[in-house]
Amino acid sequence: MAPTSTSKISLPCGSRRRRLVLKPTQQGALHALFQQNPYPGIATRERLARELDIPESRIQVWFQNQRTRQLRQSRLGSAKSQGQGPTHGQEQPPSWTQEHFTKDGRRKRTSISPSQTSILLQAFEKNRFPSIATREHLASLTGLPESRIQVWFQNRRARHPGQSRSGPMKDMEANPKPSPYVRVPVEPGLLARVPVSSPQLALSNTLGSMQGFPAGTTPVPCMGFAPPVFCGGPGSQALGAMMVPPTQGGQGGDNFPAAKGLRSCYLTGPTLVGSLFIRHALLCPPSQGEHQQQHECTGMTPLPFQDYPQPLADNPCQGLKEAGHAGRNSTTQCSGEGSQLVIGTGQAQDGAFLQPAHAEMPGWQQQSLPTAWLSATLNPEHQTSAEASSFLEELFTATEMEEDTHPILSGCLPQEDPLGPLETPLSEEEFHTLLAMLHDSTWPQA
DNA sequence: ACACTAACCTATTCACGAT
DNA sequence: ATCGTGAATAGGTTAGTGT
Repeated sequence: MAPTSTSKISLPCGSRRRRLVLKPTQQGALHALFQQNPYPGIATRERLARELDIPESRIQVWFQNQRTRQLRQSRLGSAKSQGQGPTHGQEQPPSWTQEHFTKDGRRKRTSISPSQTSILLQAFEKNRFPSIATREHLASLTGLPESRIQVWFQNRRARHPGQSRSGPMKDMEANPKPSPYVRVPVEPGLLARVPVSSPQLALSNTLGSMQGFPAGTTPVPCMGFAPPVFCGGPGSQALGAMMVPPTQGGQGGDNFPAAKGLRSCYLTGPTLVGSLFIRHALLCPPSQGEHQQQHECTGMTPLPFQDYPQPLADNPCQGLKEAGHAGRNSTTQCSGEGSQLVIGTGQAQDGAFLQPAHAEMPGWQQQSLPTAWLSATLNPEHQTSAEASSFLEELFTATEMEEDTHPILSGCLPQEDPLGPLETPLSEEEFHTLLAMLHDSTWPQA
């Protein structure tokens, strides 16, 4: 996908996280520590994460890659020199192995609750290779760090080999795009069947591309950034969220500055199992502290459909922009054309939502004193929330979202709702079918 | 175009917590 | 002790970045 004219930041091509470009100071610090210990434990990695302002998972990956590079080079060197000792210029002798270094401990085993497992399992059933956006969203849903989500999927794939073991692309082929129509179970008396093309209900069958609209028109923007609903069986909590970027400029991300400061959050209000609330925007201001707690976004009670405010004539998303500058305890609703959408039901599960979605992000405010050798090399300025703030920005511009929505927004939309008028709530089976479709609709396509 | 490397993957093993 | 599963490893591949 083409980057927006205002964006200088390359975007992940759908499934991968944005590539981290390490600063020279960060590189130097990592290499320095690698010389001391190529197998840092969790304590060291977390300290590095704080002091270098790099997520711990990225520290871990860097050491993995660095060990591979070193071993490869050392083997190459030894092959060339025919065993004349260590290759010069290497940070470690070619013979270093893990047992030569004292491990300062593994990460404490993460306890994944049944409700969290349920969410992950349902996601796994739909897509064994979730994209970074999906993993981030799952992290938000479960309260687990994204890196733990990733490891969980790795372990799950290894232990439950499915029909496609050839990798992500094959797996995606096994998940064909569902119909653009979804059947939405709602509370009795509310809209039941909803075509995603409905201007009233831009239900995110994903959605999102702003392509294909003639100038001057205001398409119904619709971008789901993750499976909108994960729902277990009867009695379980249905949780989900979607956001719909505004149309301005045709792209959500950079034409929508407030998005940088927004996060999705999840309802902890009345549990409405089996129901979806639509045209409901819930936006959280950017985190201003170390951790934005989920309860800051609570207390919202879904409104009856007709109670939602009408679109603002001039700028339907003014509220969103305001939300980006609002205090940390504020929430904003914005609906109508170009509005954001959150669908959510359910309640906090096992307190998981009290954990920040980006728990891995290091926080300088609470860091221990950096070691001298590190402090000397580090840039004093840190933007702790930079990555977290770009959360929605990435989602808004993710390729997978655009590609998913293209068929919907480029002419295959019916003029009328073929499903007819409102009807009674769906059966449980239908409901789960819907969930599967909604879920499917956001997975990247090959 | 190419080298480098972050991100991601599989396969395998270790290790923790529940039973 | 056994089992299930989270964490970590080696090593390979993919794809973004810089030259």
